[in-house]
Amino acid sequence: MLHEEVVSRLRDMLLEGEVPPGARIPERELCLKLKISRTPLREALKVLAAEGLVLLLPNRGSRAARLTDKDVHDLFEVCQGLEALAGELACERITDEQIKEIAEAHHAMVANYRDGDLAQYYRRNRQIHEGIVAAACNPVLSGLYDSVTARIRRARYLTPMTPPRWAIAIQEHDAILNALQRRDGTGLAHILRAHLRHKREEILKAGFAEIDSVRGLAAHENGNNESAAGRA
Amino acid sequence: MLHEEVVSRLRDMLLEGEVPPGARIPERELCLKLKISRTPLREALKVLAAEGLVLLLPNRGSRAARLTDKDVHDLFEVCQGLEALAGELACERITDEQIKEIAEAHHAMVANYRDGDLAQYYRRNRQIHEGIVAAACNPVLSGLYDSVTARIRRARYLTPMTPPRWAIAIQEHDAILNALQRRDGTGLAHILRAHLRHKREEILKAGFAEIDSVRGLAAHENGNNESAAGRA
DNA sequence: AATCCGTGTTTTGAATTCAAAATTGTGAGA
DNA sequence: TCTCACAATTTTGAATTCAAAACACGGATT
Repeated sequence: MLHEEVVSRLRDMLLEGEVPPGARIPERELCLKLKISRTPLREALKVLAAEGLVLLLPNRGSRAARLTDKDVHDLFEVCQGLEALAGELACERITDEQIKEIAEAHHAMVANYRDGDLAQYYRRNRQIHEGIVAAACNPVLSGLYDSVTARIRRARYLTPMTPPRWAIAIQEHDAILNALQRRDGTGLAHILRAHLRHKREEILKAGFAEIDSVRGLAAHENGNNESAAGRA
Repeated sequence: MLHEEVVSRLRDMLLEGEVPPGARIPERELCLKLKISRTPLREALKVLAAEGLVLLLPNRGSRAARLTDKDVHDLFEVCQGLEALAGELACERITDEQIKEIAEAHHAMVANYRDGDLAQYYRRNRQIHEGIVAAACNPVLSGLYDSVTARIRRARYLTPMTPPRWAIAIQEHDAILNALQRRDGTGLAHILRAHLRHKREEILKAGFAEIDSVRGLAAHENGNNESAAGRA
């Protein structure tokens, strides 16, 4: 297995909550599961620590990072800036073909909304946001966006949405698609920022950090990874 | 030596050009110089590779990253976005004390300009930009800013400035301080963006990437790290 | 009963070792 | 002379090993 593979495999495990937030990272177990020795595993952990997904405690191992409310706040703030920038650039650079793809994802997402299919809705939603970033044609931006969104992914997609919030999100996405089709960079930047600001407010109001934190603690205290999350 | 120390020591060496862009990274040498074994060195290299400062070639070692014009373009584009965001946030959160500090750095910088002291000028300049980012009170933003500015540091501070450009830069910095003192976030964001856009144009016009690339190649081809840079 | 102390165990961090891959150097043949 | 092939050497990537640090458990002491 290649270094980058180990990193992304491990990153996925963290994002999936296979190792819950705050839980100690079981080096030994992971070595067996990934069939690698400690050396490449630890290399990957250092990389993930630099990304902010893992907490490195000198001489006492590493833990899956846990987000505080402040972290969520700050990450969303930066995410707003990155998506706003992406929106502006996308309007300058996006092809008609790419707009068509995003429009299709948008309509599919609206259908998911009508069906009340949250999982599919989130999938399409993510596809749209990522499409806009990709259309900015800036790999540096894409990279930072990936790393920031990775850290808030759990907050973003695990927090349940209230029906009124969902309705508003749909309206906002209408405006997003509209601005994109008009190639109104400034307008798109503004609506994206507002959209994410609202999402953030929703998440912080729901007390995500506390929920996630408790889940992590529970899993930690009885040394159980899989089932504790459900039990907590 | 702690892991983070190795990373930042190594990062400094790359930024200083001690290992020139494009040059092979001499694992053995660095182990001796830092008095560590290959394991922690390689851990640091993977982290720096994730940061974009090091290029990892499977089975053929690692090289100091070399920036293309496109890289410089993209990095500055993102940097514009980050500083613009920082400027907006700073205007909401900065204390009078912090403004005073930045104002002092500004005036010192203007004095450096009058003296024609480019090195000191750049030092103050950086202090101002970093001060604005710090005033945004967002560690996530600071982190991304650090990593992006690290990658373009050589381009930013090694490219010589033409006298007219320098004069304009001073004007722009007047406007920056002014917006900050008025706590005009939107205005500050705009002027910062323009300021960095101009800087980028200057650098790309000067053909930084080619210059840096040649320097790296020369150092690579005769296996010499230190003296080649000066000789090229 | 609660706390402190000491011993044995586990875990961590880093050096070393080892196999595989790439690179270099040399000589044979065109 | 130039090119190709092949052996020797070096370098890489990862497993193993080893010392030091943290941890866990038990017994002694107050």
